[in-house]
Amino acid sequence: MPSSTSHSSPPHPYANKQRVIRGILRGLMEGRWQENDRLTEASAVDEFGVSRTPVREAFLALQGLSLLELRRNCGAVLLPFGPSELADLYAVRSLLETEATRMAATRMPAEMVESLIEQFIAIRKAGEADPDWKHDRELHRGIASHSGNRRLDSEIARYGELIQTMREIVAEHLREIHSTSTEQHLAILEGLRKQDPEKAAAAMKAHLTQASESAIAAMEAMRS
Amino acid sequence: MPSSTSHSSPPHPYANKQRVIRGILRGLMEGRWQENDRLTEASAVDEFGVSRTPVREAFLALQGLSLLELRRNCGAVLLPFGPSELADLYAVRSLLETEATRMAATRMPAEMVESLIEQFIAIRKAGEADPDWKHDRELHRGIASHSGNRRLDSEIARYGELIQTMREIVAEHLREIHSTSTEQHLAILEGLRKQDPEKAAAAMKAHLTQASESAIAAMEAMRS
DNA sequence: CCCGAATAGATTGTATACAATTACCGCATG
DNA sequence: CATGCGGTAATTGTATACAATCTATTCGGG
Repeated sequence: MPSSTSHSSPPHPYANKQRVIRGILRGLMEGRWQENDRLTEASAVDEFGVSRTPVREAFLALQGLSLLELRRNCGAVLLPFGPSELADLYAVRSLLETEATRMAATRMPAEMVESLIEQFIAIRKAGEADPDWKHDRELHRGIASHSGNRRLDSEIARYGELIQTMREIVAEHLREIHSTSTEQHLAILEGLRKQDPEKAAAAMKAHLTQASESAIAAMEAMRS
Repeated sequence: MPSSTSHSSPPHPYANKQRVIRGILRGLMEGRWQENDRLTEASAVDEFGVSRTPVREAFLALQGLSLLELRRNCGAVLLPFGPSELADLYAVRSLLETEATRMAATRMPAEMVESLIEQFIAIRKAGEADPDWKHDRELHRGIASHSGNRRLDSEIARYGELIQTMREIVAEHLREIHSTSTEQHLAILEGLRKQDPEKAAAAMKAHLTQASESAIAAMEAMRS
């Protein structure tokens, strides 16, 4: 098995595009660029050692996430992405997921809620680990997918993927695992079990408020 | 001056990519494809008479909008986009813009509100035309950009661009202009002038509810 | 007749080439 | 000194070529 690169050797689909996306996202999180700094396609080609095609697609993807702004013949303007912008991001995420939770409270199958509760109990008994955020992801994914609004679901998934990538980048810097306190998940699950939209939604909102603070702290730790 | 193509001859930036995006979006709105129909890059190249690069970028952009799903070596799966999905889309838009209105109510400069009110009065006096949705766009844009959350603003802009493109496609089919009843704009503006977040937000929500019904009706008229 | 493996074709991911457009820099001129 | 103008080089939009991967069909065996 040839280990072509350092850590992402298996030839995944979109491997080169993903490398560029993650590299730029990492730079943004590190605060590598100043306001109005520009990054040209050619310089990204040089830096990441790939051709222009994946660079271009990465630029477009990042533009779609409002992380940079493409200007014709001027290069990509890197938008600021510090703690303040992270707070904004989590505020939008909270808006979307809180509403999804409200909608899912009366739509989610009881068996799925029970399954998530069992999973939660197992994790807590094992010593509250969840280093890969597996339970967290399944909870958020399960709620969004049962909101009854596919577009709301896809928007939440969009943010979930971005946040997951950011978590992985943070994990490369901070070797210590900093998973969420899963206790808040239980409050959400109780609201879902009772089919109480407002209780579940409030619990989700509180959960995401703490998640936002945690993420901001992680970014600041990363930047120090 | 060589008129290269039929109707969009001026060499705009991203002209080819935009042509593909609009062509596919039009097809989706017309209900041209069945569930799980697939569209390959090569067939799009043939249909739109452009190379693979703009086709690819259009596909990626549409995937980012959750209008199709890319599968490796399988072609793009066209997702359903009928009245139901349009309602979902407007529900998400309403969620975003209602919150933005709530936030902007205490942040928007009074002079901007006054300016929009004057614009509104001028339009109403002239016979409630606004065929290009200019006032509508400026109102929504002004509110979102003063929400105090740049990411919320950019998400709203994302939906605004999609909806604007859809309006233009509808306009190509239905020659009769069907602009919104601008009366609801006044209720929003009054809420903003009083810096009353809940009133402004409620008015925005009502406005978007009607806009949703109007858009669904337009789509059904287009499909008939 | 049903099922699995091999092969051929199709499809995408990536690399590169070309052309149109534009930003940047220097200079002339009012 | 400000300002408009030209030319050059950089940058992007688009087209095309190549290779890896996957799908589907076909052929052989049970």
